[in-house]
Amino acid sequence: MQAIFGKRLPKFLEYDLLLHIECGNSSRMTRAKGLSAADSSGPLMQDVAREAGVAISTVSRALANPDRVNAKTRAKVLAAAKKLGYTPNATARSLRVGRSNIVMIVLPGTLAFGAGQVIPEVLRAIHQALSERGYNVMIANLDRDEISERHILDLAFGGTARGAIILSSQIPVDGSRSLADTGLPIVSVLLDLSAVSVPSVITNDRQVMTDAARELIRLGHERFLYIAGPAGDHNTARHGGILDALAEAGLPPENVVVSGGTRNFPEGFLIGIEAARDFVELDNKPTAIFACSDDMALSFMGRMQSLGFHIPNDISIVGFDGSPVCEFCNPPMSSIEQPLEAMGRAGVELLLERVEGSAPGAPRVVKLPSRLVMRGSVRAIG
Amino acid sequence: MQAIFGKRLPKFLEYDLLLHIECGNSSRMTRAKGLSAADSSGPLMQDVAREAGVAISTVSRALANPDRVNAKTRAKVLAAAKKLGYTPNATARSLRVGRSNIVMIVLPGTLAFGAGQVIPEVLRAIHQALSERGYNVMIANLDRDEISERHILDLAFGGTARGAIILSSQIPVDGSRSLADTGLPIVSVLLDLSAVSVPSVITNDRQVMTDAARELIRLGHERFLYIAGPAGDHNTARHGGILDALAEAGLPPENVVVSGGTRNFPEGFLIGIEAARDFVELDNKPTAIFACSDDMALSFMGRMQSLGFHIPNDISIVGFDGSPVCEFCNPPMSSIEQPLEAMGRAGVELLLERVEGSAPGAPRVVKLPSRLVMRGSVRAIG
DNA sequence: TTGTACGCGTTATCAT
DNA sequence: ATGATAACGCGTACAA
Repeated sequence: MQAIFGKRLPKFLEYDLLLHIECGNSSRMTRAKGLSAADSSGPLMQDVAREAGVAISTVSRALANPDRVNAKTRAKVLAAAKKLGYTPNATARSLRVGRSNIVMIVLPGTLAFGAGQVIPEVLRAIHQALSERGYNVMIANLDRDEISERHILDLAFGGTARGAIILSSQIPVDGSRSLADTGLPIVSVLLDLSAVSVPSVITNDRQVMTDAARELIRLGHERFLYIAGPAGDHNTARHGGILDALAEAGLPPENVVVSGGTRNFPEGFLIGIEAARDFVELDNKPTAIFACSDDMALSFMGRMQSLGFHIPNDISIVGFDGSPVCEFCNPPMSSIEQPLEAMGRAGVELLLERVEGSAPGAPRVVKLPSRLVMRGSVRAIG
Repeated sequence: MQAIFGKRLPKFLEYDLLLHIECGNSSRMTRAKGLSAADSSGPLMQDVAREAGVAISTVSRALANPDRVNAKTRAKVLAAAKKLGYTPNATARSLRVGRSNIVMIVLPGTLAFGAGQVIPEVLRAIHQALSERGYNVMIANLDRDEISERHILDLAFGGTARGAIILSSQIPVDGSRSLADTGLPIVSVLLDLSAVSVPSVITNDRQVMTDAARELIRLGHERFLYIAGPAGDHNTARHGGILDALAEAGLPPENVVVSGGTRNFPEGFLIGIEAARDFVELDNKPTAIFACSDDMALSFMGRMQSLGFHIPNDISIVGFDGSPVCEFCNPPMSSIEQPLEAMGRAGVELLLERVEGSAPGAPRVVKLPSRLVMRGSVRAIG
């Protein structure tokens, strides 16, 4: 059994497969009668044991350590389990073994906003990866208030969670308790938390922004507007990337003017509108715009178009995030696409290395490359 | 205590508040030593009991039933708990009381796609409502394959989940097991599953579509294109709503031509592109378009614009979902906005009525009103 | 009002 | 290879 799936498959997954693989039609349309449990819960190990005519401990072994019981006995047990429609009680198992198979995902206050799918997409990837490895996913802190933070810490300190993945958020704190103080394995995705010793999966914001700016410079652009998000790593890196490209091309840093910088990402559309207002008041107008998110880029474009500007003839625009809608705008919006799926999976890998205890000198920061997707919102000038 | 928060607050929430409210700086930066547990888990009830000089059962009572213990004793216990940084073990509690405080949310395969935020937004609302009521949220089935369905059913049959909310999905089935066969309280949100006895929270698709079509007819439109989603309730209702308005106005049903109808929602953008292709081949062109989702409406608009059509002068467009990006397109996209927040909260109410056992003749279907938001993509003709 | 003792469903240890 | 039994952390009769 183990040989088939390899040594690295968690116990509960084999367990699960054993119970349901090649499962014929067992009659479980209605709950079986005469079981040990008085209430409405399903059959127990004890019921399976009685049905199979073995001891309860043998049932446990047959399910969890199949190779440690006689093949014939194992068959009997599995048949009985199937017949009764037995499903193991994960709560009892967790209590007994001292650890759960629940991973907590800490989400930012606004799960989704604007046109981007960054958080939902990473969440999906994480869920899928964890699910394949036999873990369950609990979500927390969709709203960052006191009660939410307490919930998170209760989950962590109370032993409910086996590990935590933080998506684009700071470490939860409640009074004197901090998630960092738990022995709980933690990994951050999207935001670099390595400064506080949390392994992180991030993307190469600065580098890809340099690449993008370099490309626009190659196309003849020399003056830029950068629509900024909130102060922080992302903004610093993305803005810095443009500056790097300017320096590389021998252009002065003044050639990139900045709009925004105070509002947070969920207000991206508003930031774009405000940037449009800023733009029309500029004397020496930039020919190309970089935005810190697609929301900003899209609302900027919409507003400029309604003001009579033509995109890309008058202005070239590049967004950030790779939102699906970019491809279908008019003109299609160029954007920098993050490897969300890969980042999610990498986060899970990083976490499970720690959870399953085989993380010696593993890298503390995994940096995955984003890429510029050029579309109709950009044109060469000259 | 109870009087303050009202009778309806669940036990574990009071419990929680008791422990952390007005919580001064207790020294829990490093894990306390000399505790009963040998391993790395935190302090136990037994530790609190020893610290407070009372029996373990008194600690349990002081935390779960504060009014059933002497005020002085309670103070001692709470002080001890705070000092040690005690956090109750939810797993043990669940096992003991025979039910968990975990609600499972069954999500459709694609959590998010296109520009809409329907699922993420409902999920957020549900999470928040459940969190306030003291429940934790586990997510399942982001991808609808065999292994996911099995996970869901294990969660349900294994007693991990206390209830389930199904978002825009069918009831999970695995071999002979079905989620419907569990005693587990289930509620559906977005999709009407009342036909299979699952209480559902839906919106008035057909009615709001009639309202919208009536409005466009009032503006002078007489011929429509309906861009269809996959066959199913949503599509039937939304298409039907247009037909109702036509009949009401004495216009023949042929006045609405249909495009699409085979692809699923995640392919919305593609559907819109295909609809644009269909549109240009039509002889007697409609003047207004209704789409089954904003994705379809947006990509249709983008394609038509790139073909030289002017929106809204040549064609009026109305989407469905109320995606945030609609407001910031050029022109801004009219859309039918669903009450996602309210639907999420209603789903939680419906579920908790069942979970907490006070659901006698509660309505099996809650229908919440959507509303048409008119924007620049529509104009009057004449 | 407080303490004692048992049980929730499972796994692990120890005999056999 | 299998069976009896203790223990995981907590809640709750029941007794005091």
